[in-house]
Amino acid sequence: MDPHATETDRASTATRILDAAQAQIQRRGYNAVSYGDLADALDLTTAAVHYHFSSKADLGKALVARYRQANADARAAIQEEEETLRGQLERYVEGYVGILESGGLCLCGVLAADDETLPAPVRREVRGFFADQEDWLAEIIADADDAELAGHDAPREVAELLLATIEGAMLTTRHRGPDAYRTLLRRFIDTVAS
Amino acid sequence: MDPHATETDRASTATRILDAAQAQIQRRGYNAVSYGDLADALDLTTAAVHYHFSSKADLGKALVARYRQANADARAAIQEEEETLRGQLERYVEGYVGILESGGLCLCGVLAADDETLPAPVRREVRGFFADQEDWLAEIIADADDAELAGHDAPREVAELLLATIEGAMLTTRHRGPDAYRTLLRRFIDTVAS
DNA sequence: GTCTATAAACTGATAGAC
DNA sequence: GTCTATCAGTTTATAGAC
Repeated sequence: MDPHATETDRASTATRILDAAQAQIQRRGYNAVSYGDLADALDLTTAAVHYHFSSKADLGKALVARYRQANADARAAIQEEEETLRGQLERYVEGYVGILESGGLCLCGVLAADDETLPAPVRREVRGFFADQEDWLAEIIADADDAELAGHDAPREVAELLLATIEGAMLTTRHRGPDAYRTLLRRFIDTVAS
Repeated sequence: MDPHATETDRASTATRILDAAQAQIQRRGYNAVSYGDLADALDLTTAAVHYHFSSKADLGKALVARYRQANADARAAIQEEEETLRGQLERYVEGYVGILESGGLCLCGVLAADDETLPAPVRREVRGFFADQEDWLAEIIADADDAELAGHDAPREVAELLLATIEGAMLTTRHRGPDAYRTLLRRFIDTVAS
């Protein structure tokens, strides 16, 4: 690898296409982002984008799969490094703030709104993402010390409620900045963990 | 008016266009619904649709304004007919179930996901809708008997949290049917009203 | 109020040269 | 791996007849 290459140069074109697609879809929705938009953003032609992702279904599926994997890695790090349930939940919730700061929403929240227009493989990935979150949240809530739990007997329901709150808060507070989101989620966590 | 006209005949074309646009946008998102789609659904031409709504911004603005008004009427009826905070919240939450049953999301939830692509007048209406909900919810929570409240001192924050939960629960449970939504919201209300 | 006809731009996608 | 060139289909919108 060329040691003089810039950070941007080092990323493969396929990765740069995924980066641009993610940024634009999170801000504008799936159906408002075209091959032309991505080509323009990267100074390529639409044919070059098609070389890397032969169809939009292909691109969408690869995009959500990558998002899911990055998210799984982040969750693993949280579980390893945070000892208390409160610490884990706070870091998990904070993980979405960067998205809001760049003007977008959770990729899968946006795609869920476009659900009926998604190619089937993309829809499957989106549902898989939600299932991932609910499974993991239910697990860390169930595993928490009794002393830390605010009397919750149904980890799965609390997990689903937290995921819904995160996705909904991003939607309803996106025009007010990240602090509005933080305030809502802090209040939620207060009702779950001591 | 022709006394033999059917229910559908009686509705003006403008109203039928708004009905079709609302149904389709709630299922597919703003940018996946075209004049051609609406014309097809109503057996009209795109030119006829343009006669009633000269631009898509026009149509979108009229659509959200009507949605806001219908919602305001529903809230007024709830406030008049339900005596307890719990009764008011349960009926408010239940008001969104019909949307889920027809396969869609809250119109303004969908539009908020497409935020950056919306014509400015439409975006204003969408934010107005969210403000309407938060104002009203904060008011009924603040007005509730102390005996009924589960120790909440910040009506506004609880109102924002409820709205976020509703919008988010619709997004994350849409593929699981209305009962998944109901279960989540029941649990939320239990934490607010006795 | 609805139609036919049309425009100009954009969409996802392909063929073949370099 | 990227380009030029091109396709058929769609999108928002307008002009003018009925």
